[in-house]
Amino acid sequence: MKTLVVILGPTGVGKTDLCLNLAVLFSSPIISADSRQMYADIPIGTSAPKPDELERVRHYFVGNLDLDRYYSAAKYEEDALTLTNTLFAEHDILFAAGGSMMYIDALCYGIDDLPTVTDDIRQPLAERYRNEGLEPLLRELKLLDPVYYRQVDMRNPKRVLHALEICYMTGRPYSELRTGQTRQRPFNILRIGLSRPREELYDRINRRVDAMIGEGLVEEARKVYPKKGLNSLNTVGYKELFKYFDGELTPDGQPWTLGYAIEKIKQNTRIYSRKQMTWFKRDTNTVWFHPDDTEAIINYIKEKAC
RNA sequence: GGUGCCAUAGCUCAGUUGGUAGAGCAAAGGACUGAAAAUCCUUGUGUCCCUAGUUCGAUUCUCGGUGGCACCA
Repeated sequence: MKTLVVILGPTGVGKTDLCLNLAVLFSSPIISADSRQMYADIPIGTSAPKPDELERVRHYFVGNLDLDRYYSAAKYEEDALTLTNTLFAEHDILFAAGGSMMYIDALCYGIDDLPTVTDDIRQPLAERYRNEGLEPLLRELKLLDPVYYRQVDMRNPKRVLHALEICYMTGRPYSELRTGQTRQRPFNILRIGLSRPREELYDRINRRVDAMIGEGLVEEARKVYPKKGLNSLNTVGYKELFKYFDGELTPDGQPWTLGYAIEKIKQNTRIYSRKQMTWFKRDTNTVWFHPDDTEAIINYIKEKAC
């Protein structure tokens, strides 16, 4: 039986290092599940695997997208599934590693079948939100999809807008298309969670941000700065540096300094890591390990997958 | 050394005409189905610097002390 070993956990916990060792040991390639490492031109700020690491083990979905390319969890599900199909012809075990919560769940459990929203639907709605605010759009959602209207987080513009987009796209209520069903995969899935005590994780995050700066994150951000409006760059590490470049004011009314931006990057990375843990903890199919506990992890994989 | 101002939540501060207090930021918890490193929600007990006094009652008023800042010497 074929097995997909999914290595997940918060940012900075040590997924890349561990997975590299496992991939070598089990002679498997690595399927990245990271929504930002997929983009080319931002390897430093996203802690993408280094060139020598990419050489040691074959990686997929790293640096393969242009920054202006639209991508999504659903697209990832499709692409990753196609890929596993091909790779399982030659491997019994495959490794997937990443921290993008929704991408991982899309790969493991699937995501509902919805059309990709086109610009001619998205733009006018986005503009109405900018001009009129959320209220009129909520009223509209109430008419078009009363069921989802009752469930939706009414203060979250993204949720409200997306529901309307789907209603207009399909001519049907969004709630009708939300089945929430889990898809069966033609392979076993072993979910391995990596975690560390919070202090340890925070310390690693803080030091990793300093290391990124040393590797040239500021220059990397400056190079992509002209494209700062793109979603791919609405990313921790870049958005803070853009504010520094723009001379944004702190709550004290002072312009952001580089040091302030670096502190903000650390802080937002820490917050992000907590958010990841909140999401990952919910899934009871995940077995958790400390990343240094390599032997236990290897034994667990051997026991379950070989 | 003198005079004035300040001392309240981890930080910056507001406030209580005397009835033990609240914002922003930080921090923590949570939600999450096609932009997800996104987007959104919830959570505020702290010797109100210390001592004494006035008072039924002081963080609030008074005296003194300590620390900080400013100005004058």
